[in-house]
Parts: sequence; structure tokens; C-alpha cells
Amino acid sequence: MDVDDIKNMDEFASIVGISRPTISKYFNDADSVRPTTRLKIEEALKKYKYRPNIYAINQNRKLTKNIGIIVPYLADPFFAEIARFLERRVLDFGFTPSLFSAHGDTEIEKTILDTLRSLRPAGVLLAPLGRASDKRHIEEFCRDVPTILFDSNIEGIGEAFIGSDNFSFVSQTVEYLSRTGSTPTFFEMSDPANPNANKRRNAYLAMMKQLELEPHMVQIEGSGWEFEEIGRAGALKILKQDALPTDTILCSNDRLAIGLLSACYELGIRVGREKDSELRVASHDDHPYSKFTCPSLTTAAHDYEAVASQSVNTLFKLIEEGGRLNNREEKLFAARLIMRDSA
Amino acid sequence: MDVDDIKNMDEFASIVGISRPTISKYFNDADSVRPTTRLKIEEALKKYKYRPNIYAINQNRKLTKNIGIIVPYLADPFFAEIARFLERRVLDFGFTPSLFSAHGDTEIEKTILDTLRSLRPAGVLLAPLGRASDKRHIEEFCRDVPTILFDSNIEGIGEAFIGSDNFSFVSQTVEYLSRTGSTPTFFEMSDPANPNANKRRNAYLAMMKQLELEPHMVQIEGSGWEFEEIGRAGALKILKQDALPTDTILCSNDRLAIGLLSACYELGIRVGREKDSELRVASHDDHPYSKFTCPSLTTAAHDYEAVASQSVNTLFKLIEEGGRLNNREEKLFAARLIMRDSA
DNA sequence: ATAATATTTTTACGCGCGTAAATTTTTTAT
DNA sequence: ATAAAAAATTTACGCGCGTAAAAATATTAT
Repeated sequence: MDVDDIKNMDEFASIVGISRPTISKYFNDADSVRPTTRLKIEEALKKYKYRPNIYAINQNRKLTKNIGIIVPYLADPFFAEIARFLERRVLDFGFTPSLFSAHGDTEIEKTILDTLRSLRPAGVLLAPLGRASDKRHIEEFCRDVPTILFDSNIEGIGEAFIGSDNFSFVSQTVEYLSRTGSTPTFFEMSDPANPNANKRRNAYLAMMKQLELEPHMVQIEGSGWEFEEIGRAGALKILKQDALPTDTILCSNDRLAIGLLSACYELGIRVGREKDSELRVASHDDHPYSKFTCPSLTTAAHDYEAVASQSVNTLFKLIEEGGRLNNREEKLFAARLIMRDSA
Repeated sequence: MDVDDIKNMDEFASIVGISRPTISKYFNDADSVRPTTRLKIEEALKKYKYRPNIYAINQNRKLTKNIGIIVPYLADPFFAEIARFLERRVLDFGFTPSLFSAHGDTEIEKTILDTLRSLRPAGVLLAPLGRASDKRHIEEFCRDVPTILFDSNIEGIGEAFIGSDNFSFVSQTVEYLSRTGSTPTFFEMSDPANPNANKRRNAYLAMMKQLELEPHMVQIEGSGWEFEEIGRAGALKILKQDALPTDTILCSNDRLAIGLLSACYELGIRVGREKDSELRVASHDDHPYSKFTCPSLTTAAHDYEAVASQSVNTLFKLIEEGGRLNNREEKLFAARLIMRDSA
């Protein structure tokens, strides 16, 4: 018999010499059959490499083994990185991750949700666009599909939120900067799309008040997700007109900082914590490239691993409990200050 | 009647007042039904927002509307970018893209292929890991699924290859560098996993011969996909022992260059094309971050749009022709030299 | 060895839709 | 208006598997 010619579970069952319902049971949960039969199946599996038809399975199961992962902008290595951790965790649970990027676009985000709904996933991990998200659409989606939000919170939507504690991020950088030099000026987009940005701004203001320091803000123009370009253009403008209130800058996020540092370099402004430096720059996120900026970027790091683990664990707890959690849990992870050369 | 309570196509058909086979025909190809009935269906669709069950559809169709997209390393913004273009093109054809990253790992790449096979996709766009790929496994996969390779070629595997013309990349940078300054030294990994790297090395050697210049190579140690770190460590070592044969460096790719530039900055080596510069650096790929290096990176740019379009167009031609092409076509796109500040 | 328990087998139905064939209805051409 | 062509309907089967219920068999405990 042709080894690769097994069309369906019936054929496979008769080849193994075990009834089809038992085979079906095995594929649903390998531990639910007797060890000896499990062995028989798995040996046959090696010899004949049959795999059940996914579409037939999912048509009949009330619950698929798909997990949707949606990020707002995959070209941002931060999200690529977190997605990688999430995928791994999902696979550990024996489920199949499906990765989607909204590419910074509201309509794409909506389309992804519609596509995903028809995949009837067991659960979804969603990092929404933020302010640009169609909240109604997401809310409606969450009614049908067990969903956990991560990275970027939308109040009341999703069964839980796992993210980073923005106050922990900002308080550490502000404390460090103000302790070791001049007062930090907060550098951000004037109209940020991401809710974390607003929390960081508030954290900066709160922290400065607590330290009894005068807060300074530089808010630059720009929209979209090309933060490096926005940071660079904004920095060039500010630096050229010498409009910096202090000689220490704290960027809302690393991508802005990458743009700012490139502007500083171009203008010949020496950045760092050495005596002959003119400017100190710090930031938040520990973006994968922040190690390679010039100078390398002092920043507050996310705990990627912890956020990913907690997100996936919470999602599976949610799934086990039937898709609803008693109360919407919000878990925030603290930052770790990464000392590099820029401040 | 509850608007959101349409369970299947039968119900939807009776609500619209059209027979189920016609509805089925519509979803398969909206143009295959009479305009008036199409209108009726689409209006009902807006009112009742029914969507056919994907699993039931795909179980019965010989050909699904799924297109697999596999990249070797999604945390590399170059691949994130190309994936974005590919997704858009696939959607233009009315198909559904599924994105996967091998995360630089041979086993993951194999697992993705196995998963994908059971999704019975209409076609696959694959950028393989390269030397680390299990060629047998990929070859076997390609026998079952219409597959186009892109970015990274494996001789004889896949129905076509769309990529970049490495000679065009390197010849332009070498020509420019040698015309405007000292002879370029080629900076690369000693044992690159990517086949493009070998082609670029050969192109460098060929070009130097053609220009009757003495070639110089610096080959650094390292493995894996963390090219920035590898480039940085290698550069630090070379620069510290003053082992550079010339004061012009041509990097095999931008990610190595990003690492190298960070090393130069740390060592206080002035990079650029101005009089007081000690070193010129150029590279290849026009990585999304090459605009923000210090100094900004002179490089040879891919035509993302062209590669993506050609890949997807070729794939759909392949699908239309039943999964086999007469001869394995290889289409390479030329580079565009991007002049920035580093050389 | 016997009873109690766990597992497998047999049988059978249904999931939602694709699709084929024959028939009826609608549209277009003459 | 009539014939020819195109489209829609009716009817019916099958895809590959999940799953339920009852019967048969295998395993474990006593």
C-alpha cells in the first residue's frame, strides 16, 4: 500500500487496527487513550505520517485550537519580539497561533477581527492600535471571542489586560536622571495614538511633582507609526532653534529616541553622560535596536518574557473558565533600568 | 427575527429568498451570479452580516483561498516590511494571507511547512532560512503545494524565484566607493547562513577584478540571526587591533553595518565622506533603520514593491496554471543606490 | 478466578457547505 | 412573439470528522 495515500481517518484507523473514534480521541487528547494504544497509533503515525483534516476537525469541534495574535504594527521590532514570545507560549499549550498586524491602520484592524471571528479561535491576544481603534468593533468582537488585551489598554474591553507599569518605567528614569544631572525634559508626540504615551506623560508629571522639580515638556508634531522619522524631524526643529529647556531629554519611547539621536548626531551635538557631553538622552522600552544607537541608549526595559507568559497563561485560564472572567484583571509589569551610554 | 442568529447558508438563503446553491456560487465568485441577485445578496449581507463557515467551505473545495507567507526572521524589519507588501498584494487578489516566521530556526521552519500543508493553501510564498533550511523537507513540501521562493534562493526548489540582483547591489556600491575614495574592504560574516551573502561576496570579488583593484575581505565570526550584535563585536575586534586594510568598508548587509557603526561611534572613529572622516562605510539592503544610523547609511536599496508584486503575481499565475510552471523562472530586481552620509 | 472498572468498538447521526444533474424560470436574441 | 441562451432552483449526495449511546472487550483489584 502506498505510504502517502491515507485519505482519511477511517483508512488510517483500519491500517493501525484501531477504531476510528479511538483515533479521534487520541488526536483530541493523546493522554485520553490507553498507553499501549497510544503507542500503536504513534508508531503508525511515524510510518504513514497521516494528519487529520483541520477543516473537518474544526467544523465539528465547538472549540478550535487556534489562538489569534494581533499587533498594531509588526514592522516595529518591539512587536515582532513580543509576538515571538507569544507564539512560543501558545505552541507550548498545544495550540496554533495565527499572527496578524494591523499595519497601523484602523480598517485593517477591523478586517482582521472579522477574519479572525470566522476562524472561531479558542482565544485572542490583542494589542490594539489604541486611540485609532474602533472601540465599538473591538467590544463587539470581545463579546463573541475570549480576548485578552496586552501592551495597550482600552478601559473595560477584553477580559483582562496585561501590560507594563508605565509609572514604574518613568519613575525610574526620572529618578535616575534628576539624581545624576539636570532636570529631564519630557520629549513626546503632541498627539500620541498609544495610550501608554499618555500614561507616561502623566507619570512624568507626577514624578516631577513628587521630586519637587519643575516639569518641562517638548511636544512634537506628527502622526502615524513612523516614530523614528517623527522623532528625528521634531528633534531637528527643536534643536536648531535651541529651544530645549534643560540639557537632559527623556523620550516617551525608544523609537522617538532613535530619531532624536540621529538628529543630534547630524547637528554635532555630543550626547552622553561624560563631562564633555552637551546632552543626556534616556528613554523607555528597551527596543531591540536601542543597544546600537549612537551612543547606546539608556532606557527602561520591558519584561518581554513575563508579559508574554502572563498574557498566554491568563488567556488559557480564561478559555478553561468558558470565556468569562469574574472581574477584569489588569496585570502590570515593572520596568528594569538599563544603563547605557546616552545618559 | 434576531439579526445575528443566522447559523448557516440555508437560513441565510431563505431570508434573502434565493436558493442556497446560488448563494454558494456568489461567495465563490460574486461575478458568477446575475447583477440583480448579487445586489439582493449584498444588501441582505449588510443587514444580517452572515459569513459562511470557513471550515465547511475549505473542507469541500479542492482549492482553498489561503496563501501562506513564510519569512526566516520576522524580528528583522526588512522581512516585516516585505511581508507587509506581500500581504497587501495577496488581499488584492481576494485571498487570505497567513504569515509565519521561522524565527531563524530550522525545526520551526519545518513545523511551519507541516502546519501549512494541512491548511491546504492555494499557494505559498517562502523566503527560506537558506543554508540552515532542511532542503529535503522543503522540496517535499513543494511537490504538494505550489510554492514560490523569494529573497533567498535554493537552486531547483520551488516553481520560481523572485529576489534581488546581488550583483547589481554590489557593483553599484563598489563602483561608487572606489571612484570617490579608497578601495572598499568587504565586511561580512565568515560563515553566512544566507545565500545572498555568498553572492554578494562573489559580486565584490568579480567587481574588484573588473576594476583591476585588489580585493580585501574582513570576515568576522558569529552565527545566528543577531547580525547587529555580530557586526558590532566583529568590528570592535578588528578596529581595536587596527586591522583594516583600507579606510573604506562595504558591509554585506545593513544589519552588520548598524553594528559596525555603533562600534565606530564607541571607539570615537569618525565615519563619513567629509575631509576629517577616518572611515567610510556603505552597505546593502536599505534597511528601515539605515536612515537613522549615525551617520546615516549609504546603501543599495531593494525595490520592495517590485519584489512583492512580482512574487504574488507569479504565484497566482502558477496557481492558475494548476501548480506547475513550464520552466523555473528566476526574476531578479536591480538595486538603487541611496546616498547618505556614511560614504 | 471473579467482580469491578476502564477502555475500545460498533453503530449512527450531524456539522455546513460544495457540487452535480435535471428542471424550471428568466433574460436575451431574432 | 418566439426561440435560444443564461441563470436560478430543486434535489440529493458527499466531504472528513466529532460525538453520543450501547455493546463488547480488556485491565485491574480482590
